[in-house]
Amino acid sequence: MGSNRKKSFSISELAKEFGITTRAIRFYEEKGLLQPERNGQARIYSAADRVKLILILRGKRLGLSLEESRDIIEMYAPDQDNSHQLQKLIDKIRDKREQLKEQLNDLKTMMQELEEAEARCLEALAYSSAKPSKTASR
Amino acid sequence: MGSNRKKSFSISELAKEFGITTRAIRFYEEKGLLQPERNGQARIYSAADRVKLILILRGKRLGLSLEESRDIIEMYAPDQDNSHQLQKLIDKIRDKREQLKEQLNDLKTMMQELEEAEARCLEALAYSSAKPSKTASR
DNA sequence: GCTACCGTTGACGTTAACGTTAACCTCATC
DNA sequence: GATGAGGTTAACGTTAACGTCAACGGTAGC
Repeated sequence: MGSNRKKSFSISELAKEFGITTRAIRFYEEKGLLQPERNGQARIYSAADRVKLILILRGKRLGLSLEESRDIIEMYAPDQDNSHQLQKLIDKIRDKREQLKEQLNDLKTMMQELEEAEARCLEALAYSSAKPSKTASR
Repeated sequence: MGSNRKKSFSISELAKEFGITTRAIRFYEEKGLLQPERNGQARIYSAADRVKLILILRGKRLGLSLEESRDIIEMYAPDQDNSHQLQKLIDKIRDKREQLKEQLNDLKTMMQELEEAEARCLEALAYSSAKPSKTASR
C-alpha cells in the first residue's frame, strides 16, 4: 500500500489515479457530489473526497445516475440538518437496497443465460470441427 | 399463464405490457435491436421479438447501453453469417461475463455498505429517541 | 361521409454527462 | 522575462435515448 494514506490530492492526481478527466471531476462538483477545499483558486481534495469519487465511479459501473450516487453518498454520512429525518433516510436506504436486490437478480439471470449461450457455442464448435462441411478446415 | 402464449403483438400491446412508449419500441428498431414483420404498414411483433424486448429492458435496468444489449441479443442467437466465428463469439460472451462478475462484486459491496449505513441509522435513531435533547419528541 | 382510434414517417426538442476550446492565472525555471 | 506545467472559469459542442409534435393513412362504427 502506498499513496492511499495521503491526506490531500490535486485534481490531476485523482484524475490520473482513476483514469478520468479533470473536467469530469469538476463536473461532479458542479452537480454537488464533491465540495473540495480551496488553496486560492486551486482545488484540494481530502481523503474523504477521494472516497466519494470511488463511490461515484462504482455507481457509474452499476448504471446509477450522478443524482442517485449523490443520494447514496448522503446515505453514508447524514449531515446534521437531515439527521432528525433519520427515519426517512432509513426508508430511502431500504428502497435502494430493494432496487439493488432486483438488479442482483437481473444480473444473475443474465450471467446464467450467457453461461448457457456459451455452452451452446462450445457444443456447436465441437460439432463443426468434428464434421467440417461447407467451410473447409484448411 | 394468460396472454404470454400469444403469437403476435401490436406495438401498443407491447408498449402497455412493459410500460414503455411506442416511440421507444420504434427507436429500438431504428437501432437494429428489433426487426418486426409488417402487415402493410403496421408492425407485427412475434413472441421472439417480445423476448428481445425483455432482454433490452433488463439490460437497461443493469445500465447497459442499447448497443451492448444488441450485442447480448446476438450472443443468444448467433446467425448463420457469424456462426463460423464461433470462437470470437465465445470470447465476447466470456468478456461480458467477466464484466458482469465485476458488476456483481460492486453490487454486493454496495448492498453491504448500505446495510451498515442502515444499521448506523437505526442505532442513532434508538439513541436519539432514548435521549431526546434538542428536537423535542412531542 | 364523418369521427374515433390505431398506426405510420419525419423532424425537431430535451436531458445527462461529459468533451473541447478559449482565454486567463500562477509559480518555478531557464 | 519568456517558457512550460499545472490550475482556473466560461461557453459551446456532442452523444445516447428517447419525448413531442405535425401531418398523414387505414378501418370500424355511426
